[in-house]
Amino acid sequence: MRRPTLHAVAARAGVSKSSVSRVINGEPTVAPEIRQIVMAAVTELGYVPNGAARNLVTQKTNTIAIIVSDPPAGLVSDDPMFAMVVRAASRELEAAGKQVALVLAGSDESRRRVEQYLAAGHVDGAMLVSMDGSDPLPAVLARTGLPVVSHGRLATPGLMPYVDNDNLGGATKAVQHLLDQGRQRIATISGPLDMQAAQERLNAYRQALKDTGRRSIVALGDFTRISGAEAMRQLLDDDPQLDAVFAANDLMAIGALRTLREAGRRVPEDVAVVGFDDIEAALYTAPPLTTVRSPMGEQAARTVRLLLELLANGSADSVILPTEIVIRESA
Amino acid sequence: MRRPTLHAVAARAGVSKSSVSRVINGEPTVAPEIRQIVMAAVTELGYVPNGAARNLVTQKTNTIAIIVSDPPAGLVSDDPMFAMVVRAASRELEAAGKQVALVLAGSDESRRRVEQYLAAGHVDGAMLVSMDGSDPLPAVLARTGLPVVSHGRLATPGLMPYVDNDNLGGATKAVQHLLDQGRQRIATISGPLDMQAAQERLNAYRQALKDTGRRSIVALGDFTRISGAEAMRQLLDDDPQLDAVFAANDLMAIGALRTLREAGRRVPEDVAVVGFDDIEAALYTAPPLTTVRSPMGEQAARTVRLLLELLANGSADSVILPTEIVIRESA
DNA sequence: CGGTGTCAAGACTTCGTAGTCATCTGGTGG
DNA sequence: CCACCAGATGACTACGAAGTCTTGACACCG
Repeated sequence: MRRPTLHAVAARAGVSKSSVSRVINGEPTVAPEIRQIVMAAVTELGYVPNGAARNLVTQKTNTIAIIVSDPPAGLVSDDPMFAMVVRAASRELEAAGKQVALVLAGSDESRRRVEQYLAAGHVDGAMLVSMDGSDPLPAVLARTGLPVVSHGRLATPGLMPYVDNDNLGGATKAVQHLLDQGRQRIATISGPLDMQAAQERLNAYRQALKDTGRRSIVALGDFTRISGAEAMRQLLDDDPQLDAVFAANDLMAIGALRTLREAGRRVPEDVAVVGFDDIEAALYTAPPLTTVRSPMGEQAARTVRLLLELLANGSADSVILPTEIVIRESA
Repeated sequence: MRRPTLHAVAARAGVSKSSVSRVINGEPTVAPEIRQIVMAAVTELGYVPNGAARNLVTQKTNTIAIIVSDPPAGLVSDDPMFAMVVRAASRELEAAGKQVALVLAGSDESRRRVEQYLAAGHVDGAMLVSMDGSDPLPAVLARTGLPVVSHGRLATPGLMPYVDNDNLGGATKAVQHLLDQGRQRIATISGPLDMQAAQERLNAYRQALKDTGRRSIVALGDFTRISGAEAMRQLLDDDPQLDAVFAANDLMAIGALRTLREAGRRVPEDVAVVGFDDIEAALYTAPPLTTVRSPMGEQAARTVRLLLELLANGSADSVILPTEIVIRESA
């Protein structure tokens, strides 16, 4: 037994399909008693409008794609960023009555599928999350004419509106805090440089050190704990005298803490550590992590609102959210 | 200028719509030269089949819903479980050529929307993630006749196939490990008891202690770090002599470690700690966490495959994945 | 050489809904 | 009392693609 259709409801209620359609869509020009009868038939038959038919005729899907770049190797597997951003964005979308299509953009072949998927009209708009600079997807999507926004600034400017946090300001505050404490040899663990946020945080670090005539000590990570641990090892090799580290995100700071512990360095007495993001785990490290709070959840929600605005108005302005330093015990 | 349709391609190629359709869908009964001409027209016009129209006529959507219960307060915000499960499941679905609809089931009102959404035929099947025992959604969905599977066993048995890990065996191994070390007063921090996994882990703990004539010392958590920290505080109050704790998941173990540190207890010398799940963060605690590995990513992938099997065959058998203890330094 | 079987291509129908347009009803004003 | 109007209802078509059915062409066989 198949699902009832508009037609079945109309037959059951003894009215035309048009009237049923009007009742379903809440149009005011329908007599109360007809509405009554129709509603009765609807509940009786358990009628629910067919989504595909609706999408076809209205040319709308009421669905928004969240497109997350997915590293092939399965890196960053339990990424708190992913959880927070996807969750917050989904909530905001559901609150706006939109459905969510989650799209992982991994291999080249999957990217083609993404493109096809969006071109097929399955969604009304899309939100890009953490695209690296070398990714061609943003440019491709921008060209399709589909409303798209980005969570985080893109390497290529002007393609689409975005919401980002103040990476430059935040990283500057982090390094400044270390300077204020009188730290002399301040190293940094950078994120993957094809990501804009990593670039900006590194630039801020460099600039802040340059302003005080110090030299940069940089190790490269990829925003994972393990990479932070390895980078810290390398930094200790390079400069055993260092007395402070600014990690470009908290996960790498956590990795760095572990390496420091293993190397017998006390934090913060021997080496001060500052992270970035203020994920929940930063409260539970030993010692608790001094870090820069970037409101990831709010950033995601704002990105969604930006997209909704773009959908409604045809245009929307990018937003930069402020960051603040959270001082705990690690620095 | 609108997107081209099948009709437009047919006109451009000088053939009928049927032939274009055949080419698009890769039917073999089409002459090579016609295929050639059609493909040329397709690329020339940039034609992509309209999804809604396709869904309407085929009565398939090629889309699977991942339904995650979303705590109203925004608890478990950076939940590694969410990231791993959603990511792994999405990958597996994309590999199978399915699209992913992410659905957060929060408030009662949103649950009604979920029901409507599924009834509207937007998806071919659904995967439920971490539903608590009191949730009516699984029963509702099972009744709709939509193919549904569960990630994690449900409180009400028989509603749908599921994939779970061996909570009982894992928790037993964890407690046994503590017993083997000669620990005398072994407490536990339980998860929320309306979740099946929490129940099973608690039961295993109780049974294991009972077998050795010890009494249970239980504090209640909700699988978050903060609840683990609070529960640990309570346990220390209740029994300052305790020398071991089994936390029902790693996040709570991390919280417990922090409380123990603040209370001046050494781990593992004074108090041994064992967690559950073996999330990546367990490698980075001080000291590294002894825990029970539950293959969350694989569990998610298997759950997806279970659903695909259900879709294909009309039936599928539940699976229990083995767990193993991972001994590090905390116990 | 006519009939038949085969295979490809085109015409037509279907899916379930929304929107357009025509129709009908009852009421009102001239 | 009639014409007209507003408002509500019903008939009909578009949306875009897939599948069914039919037609047409060709070759092979008797």
